[in-house]
Amino acid sequence: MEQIRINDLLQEHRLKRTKFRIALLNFLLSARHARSYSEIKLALGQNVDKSSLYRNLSAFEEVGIIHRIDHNGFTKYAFGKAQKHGLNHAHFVCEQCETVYCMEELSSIQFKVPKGFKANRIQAVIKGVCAAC
Amino acid sequence: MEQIRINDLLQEHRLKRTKFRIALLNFLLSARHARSYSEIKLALGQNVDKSSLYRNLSAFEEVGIIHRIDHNGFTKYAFGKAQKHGLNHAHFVCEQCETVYCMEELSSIQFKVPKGFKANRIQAVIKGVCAAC
DNA sequence: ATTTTAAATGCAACCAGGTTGCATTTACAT
DNA sequence: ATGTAAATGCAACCTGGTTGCATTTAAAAT
Repeated sequence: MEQIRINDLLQEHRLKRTKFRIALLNFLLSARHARSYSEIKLALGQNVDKSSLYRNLSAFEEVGIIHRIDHNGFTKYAFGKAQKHGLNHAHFVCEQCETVYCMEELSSIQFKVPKGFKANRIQAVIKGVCAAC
Repeated sequence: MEQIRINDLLQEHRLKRTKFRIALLNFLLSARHARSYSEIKLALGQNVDKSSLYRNLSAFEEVGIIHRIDHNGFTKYAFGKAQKHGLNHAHFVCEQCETVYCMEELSSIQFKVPKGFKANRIQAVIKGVCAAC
C-alpha cells in the first residue's frame, strides 16, 4: 500500500501527516512524469489553496522528496531527488506531447568550456519522442 | 561601428529601423551574456513599454537574431541563433554570479534513454564557475 | 516633397505562476 | 485533555508575459 510509504516519508522528514500532504504525495507518487502547478491543482480539486500547495511543494523539495524542473519557462514538479545518481541529471521532453520524464544519469559526457571556466556538473534536456507517442 | 551592423540586421529581416529596436539590439549585442526582461528594462530605461519590449524580443527570436534560455523558471534573452552549430545547444550557468553564457556545441555526448524513447537532440546546462568569478 | 499604408508603438487591462502576512485550525507530544 | 508549534486558508500582492486598440511613424509610392 502506497499509504504506508507516504506515512514513512513524512515521518522521516518530520513533516506533519496532513490530508493535504497525503493527497499531494499520492498524486506525485502515482504520476509517471513531472507535473505543473495547474495539473496538480486540477488533480487535487480546484478548491485546493494555492499557497498551501506551493508551500508544500517547497517543503518537499527542501527535504528531497520531490524536485523541480523548468521547461519552456514554467516549472514542473516530480517525485524523487534531483541528483540521486550523482551530480548530473537529465530530463526527457517529448516533442509531441510535451511530457517531461526524469531520466537516469547520462553515461558519459564530454564538453568543452572556454578558458577560465570551471565546469562542475551538467543538467541535460533531451528532446525527442516518448514511448507513449 | 555597431550601428552599421544593426541596420543591416534589421533590413535583412525586413524589420523597420526604429529607435526602440536599435537601442534593444545595441544592448543585447554589447551584452556578453544572456539578459532577463528586468535587466533589459533597467538598461533601456524604466519608461520603455513592456509590450513593445516583449513583442520585439519575440520578433527578433522568430527571425533568429536572438534566442531565449530558461533558467530557474525565468527567461533570459541572448544575441545569436539558438542552434547555429547544429541540433545541440549548451549554456553555462555560473554558480556564484548566476550569469548565463552561451556555449559552443558539446563535442560529443552519450546518453541512454529507456526503450521506446527516441532522442533527437540535447540541450545542456553546464554549472560551474565562470571566468569572471 | 507629399501622400499613403502597413507596421510599430504606447497604453490599459488582463492572466498565470508564485510569494507573503496573518488569523484560524490541526497534529501530535505532554 | 491540553498546550503548542506547525499547517492551513484567505486575501493581497508581485513579476513575467500577452492581448486589443488607438495613435504614431518608417518607408514605399506618387
